[in-house]
Amino acid sequence: MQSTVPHLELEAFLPYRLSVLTNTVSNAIARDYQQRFGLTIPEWRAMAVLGRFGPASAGEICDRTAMDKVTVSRANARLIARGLVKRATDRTDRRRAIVRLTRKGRSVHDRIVPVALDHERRMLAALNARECAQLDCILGKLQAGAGDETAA
Amino acid sequence: MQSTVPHLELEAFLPYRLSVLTNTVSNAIARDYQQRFGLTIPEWRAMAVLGRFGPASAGEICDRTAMDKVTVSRANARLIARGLVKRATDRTDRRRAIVRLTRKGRSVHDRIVPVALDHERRMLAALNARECAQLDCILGKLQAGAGDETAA
DNA sequence: AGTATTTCGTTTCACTCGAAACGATCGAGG
DNA sequence: CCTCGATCGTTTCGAGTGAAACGAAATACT
Repeated sequence: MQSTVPHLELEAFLPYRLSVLTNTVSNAIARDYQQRFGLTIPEWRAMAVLGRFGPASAGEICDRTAMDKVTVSRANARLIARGLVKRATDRTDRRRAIVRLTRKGRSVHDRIVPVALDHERRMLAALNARECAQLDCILGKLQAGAGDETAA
Repeated sequence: MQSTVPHLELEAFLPYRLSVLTNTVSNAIARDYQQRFGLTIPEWRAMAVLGRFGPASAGEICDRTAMDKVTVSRANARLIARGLVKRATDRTDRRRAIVRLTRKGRSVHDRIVPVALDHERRMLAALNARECAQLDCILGKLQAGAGDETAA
């Protein structure tokens, strides 16, 4: 009898499933933000940070969004060009540029927040309360473990 | 008293957490496959399908991997150039090109499978058996729901 | 003070991605 | 037969990504 042919069941392979699910979700959200507000996900993430924590430097936005500094730099440039955000050089460190929402930016931000929460709500509608709690717990552990792997 | 300022807690927002986790995992795996085997993830996914189901057309690979046809086309082109798969025009439909692993491709495939499973194993090491089962169940429900959303 | 090193953010460059256009082939309907 | 529309897969093109190089400014070192 021939030895078993090794193979991988892609549709049961966790990294693959995660990737497919994330792409499905992210693409749907990105399309929505683009159509409704003309914003990309990096742009919206930057605005979300400014909306929650107030004025911040590009580096702080990087830290809080886990986005690359190049991505943040471009997101800020486009937000400035659209008048949603304004930049001011930091008085105490002229390398830094502190960025803050304009009134217009704040208004857009406030309109997006419920849209974002609604996406999340619709997504979680597939789960009951216990499963939501389990997912929260499991994602935390996976991310913690994944972070360690990268470092090691 | 001022009305509450709306804001979104990015680090608790499910689509964001999924995206960060997936990027962490996918980037780590992609780097590993690239260094060890010179393969991208699309290339490896195509090989995984051929290794499991045998010869297939590009369209079948698309269906089984949830990848775009452009991505599959390019993956196949590179696999052919490297001699890991070979292409033959389908006798009954000359639009189709049936693709199969070469002996060399099979050998590479068989070496990657345990590497892939090991990535998954290390990832799941952060969870206990019950959590693994919960995750499996939850991912299935989320993907099913996400698929519906897209269609609707 | 004066030079070297580090840090902040932008720009450049090479790469990936997928929508749309495309050529080739097949099947259906005159 | 012979169009016409559909399907298979490739190519093109515009947009996004991140590593690396970069200029400017701050900090460390002598």
